[in-house]
Amino acid sequence: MAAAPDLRMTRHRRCILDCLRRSEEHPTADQVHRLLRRRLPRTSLATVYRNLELLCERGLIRRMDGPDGRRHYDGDLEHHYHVVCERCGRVGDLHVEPIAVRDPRPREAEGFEITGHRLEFTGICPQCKSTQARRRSPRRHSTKEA
Amino acid sequence: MAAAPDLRMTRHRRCILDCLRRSEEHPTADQVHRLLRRRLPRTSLATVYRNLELLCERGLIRRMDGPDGRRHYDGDLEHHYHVVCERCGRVGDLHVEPIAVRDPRPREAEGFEITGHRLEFTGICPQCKSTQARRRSPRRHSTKEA
DNA sequence: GTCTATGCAAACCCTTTGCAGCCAT
DNA sequence: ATGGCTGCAAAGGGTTTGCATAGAC
Repeated sequence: MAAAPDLRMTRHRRCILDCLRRSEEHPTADQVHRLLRRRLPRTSLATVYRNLELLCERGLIRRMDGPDGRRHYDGDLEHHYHVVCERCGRVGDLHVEPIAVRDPRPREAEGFEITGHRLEFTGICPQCKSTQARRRSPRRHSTKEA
Repeated sequence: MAAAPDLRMTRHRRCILDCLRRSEEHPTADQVHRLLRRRLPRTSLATVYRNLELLCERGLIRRMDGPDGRRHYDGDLEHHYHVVCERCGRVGDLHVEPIAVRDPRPREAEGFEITGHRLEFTGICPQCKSTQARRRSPRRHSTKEA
């Protein structure tokens, strides 16, 4: 795969990319760390963070800020939307056609220069639908159940 | 104003609501804290957090998770969109007509039950446009310049 | 008077950073 | 060999919590 200038394709790097690409979830740094350790047991969390950041900068993965205050990472670069579970925070992909959104006109923009928009959906994930799981705190606490 | 059941309208509470309603910005807990202290100097940050959370639950204010990893609060309950400055993270309001968004159909939703969506705009705020401010780290670090 | 709200400080959690040694090129 | 990578541990920054006291009802 196309390595960017002065970005060595180390085992960790390759492995992180691999994890993200084959993952259906949108793992947090911590989850990537756990996955990575199955193959490279001595990997430190700092390495994971550093690599995720680098891969983002190079445009090899995408980052999203979840409402739970943690960042999630996505190895799928094709256009798609995200749907976030209101109960557990799980993130799903929606591969649908781009949805047209009319950006506000300059005179509506309160002095801002509009450059784009972010659209994401909210919903209830399959797991929560079936388990009738109790609502969980919107931020932090208990990642155990994931 | 309509107080919710078992929610005492303390001075702090009233004052926080007032700050948020008259603020054009979308302050973080820390910023609310600073504002509050002008009137109630011994207010602790914990109190601010607890009240912001309560007021959100009661639907008296709105919360938004900024890309900087901090939560912003909004006292304006009327329909409006937000525009986030790509450079400094400042949040502006866009009081425009609701924009139609076609939600994905169930069969496109990957098992999720779609309940709604969030649409927000990105842009460059007036201050950053004029000052040509250097891009700042997308998360954390240096609130000083605000 | 009762029961919630507050202040203070410590705990928590996610993320970043400093540094000495390792490894891809 | 060399300059970027890694592990480890500690620091940072936002948010939450425990507990004794103050305050709303």
